Amino acid sequence: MGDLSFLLNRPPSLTEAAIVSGHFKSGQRVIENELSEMLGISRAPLREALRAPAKEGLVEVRRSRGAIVASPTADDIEHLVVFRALVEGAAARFVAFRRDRKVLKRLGGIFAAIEDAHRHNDGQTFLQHVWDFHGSLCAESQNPFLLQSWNIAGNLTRLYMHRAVPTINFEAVLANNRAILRALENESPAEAESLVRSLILRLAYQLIEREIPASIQEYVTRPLASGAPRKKSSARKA
Amino acid sequence: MGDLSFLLNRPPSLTEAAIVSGHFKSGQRVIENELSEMLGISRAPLREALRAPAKEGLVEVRRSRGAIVASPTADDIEHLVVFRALVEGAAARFVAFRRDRKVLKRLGGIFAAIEDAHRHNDGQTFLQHVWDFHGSLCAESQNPFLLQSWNIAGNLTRLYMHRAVPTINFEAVLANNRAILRALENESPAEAESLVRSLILRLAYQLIEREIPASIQEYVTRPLASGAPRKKSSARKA
DNA sequence: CTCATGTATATTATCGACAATCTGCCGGCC
DNA sequence: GGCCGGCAGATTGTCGATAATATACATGAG
Repeated sequence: MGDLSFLLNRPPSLTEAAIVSGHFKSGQRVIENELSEMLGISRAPLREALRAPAKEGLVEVRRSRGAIVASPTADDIEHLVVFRALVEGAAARFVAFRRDRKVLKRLGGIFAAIEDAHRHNDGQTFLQHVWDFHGSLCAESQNPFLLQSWNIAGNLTRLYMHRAVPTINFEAVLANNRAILRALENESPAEAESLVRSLILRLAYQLIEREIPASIQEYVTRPLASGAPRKKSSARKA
Repeated sequence: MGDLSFLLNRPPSLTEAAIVSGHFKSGQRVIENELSEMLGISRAPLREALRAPAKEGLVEVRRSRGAIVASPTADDIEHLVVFRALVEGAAARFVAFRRDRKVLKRLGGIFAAIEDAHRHNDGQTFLQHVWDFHGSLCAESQNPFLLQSWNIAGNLTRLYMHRAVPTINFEAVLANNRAILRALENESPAEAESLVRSLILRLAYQLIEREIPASIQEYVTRPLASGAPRKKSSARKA
């Protein structure tokens, strides 16, 4: 295996970066002895460093059998993106409500970078900046728990995407993100939340090649407090 | 220090239970040597076990200075309960949508236990069952990420509550939880979500003795996709 | 041929000892 | 008296070695 010295950046996370960045692939075994020798450190600190990704679900550890990099199923991804849509949608709502010029400027800058990458037809950087845009959205919500949750969910999602590189409609992603930015600038919290949710969910369900189930559809589009408890089974079409 | 053998229940979490249950108080120092000797285990496994609560923010570790049990500020709690209301609200929505008789029965059983504790004036068990009720709600959502997030947020909240034992209006809590259960039985996802959010937030802001800010008020009461987006909706099929 | 059983091997789990580092204190110096 | 540097103690960080345990394979009985 190649150069792994970048793993020594302790502060963010040791092996997480390697897993998320694709250096370790789904299903691959992670043997403590091998890794520790590669990195030139003892097993003790390595083990502790492995606990973080293990807790996030990035690797699964089994006694005396070695850890393996997780292989999220489509079901996992479904749970994951619902969660991510919830978190990121709320973040968008708070950002829109804050009406902070500086924040909008920062986000606008990232969006400009997205557009730029799109003009240059650079899919790699495009996705990179899109990711950054959504991460920044959560960071600007100023709620550390939203950001933390987003990071965990995002890491697992990226792990899945490394296996099945999806066919992404770049134009649609660009348009959707522009719409989100507009909603933030328009100071429309509800609209921003709604847009973020639908963008994430539509894209994700397309990725796993499933139809959006009724429960999720309802969760994306229905108002929060509708006050109309519909008992009839109209929503049970699947 | 007293009996700590219950800490040896590894599966759920080692020291977390001790912190959450109040055996370790906020600000208290946790010295690896002391704890490991108490438990009769070596420092290595203890250190690894400590990483979990550290990652969740229950303890703060400082190099060569020892770990201390976290002391969440009122600001922390504010971020925390907003997050928890979001997560638990979504869980309630999904449970309501599922229309599963068995699930409702289970939740109804827990609520009966709440009522029973209330009749016997047993505040301790009352709160215990209330907690269980809300945790079960998240578990029944069948989304592991909702449950995990709820646990993390809940642990930190309980840590705070151990310091400032609040004056809780038991009748109000009982009535609110009954309303939530009714909404679930009525198969009103939106209403269930709304009730859960407002219950959590109202109680929490009362606990930290603050007014609910406008951003949160909006987030609790406003519909998700207010029918009046200022600009035409640019969301389209991807 | 199939299945149970025992054995070798790979890998994690734990331990005790040592190194690195932070804190607080004490004494000397200005 | 106040400030600076060094010294001692406490505590975490790291290491190499050993114990525990699960897997895979070979072996033999039915």
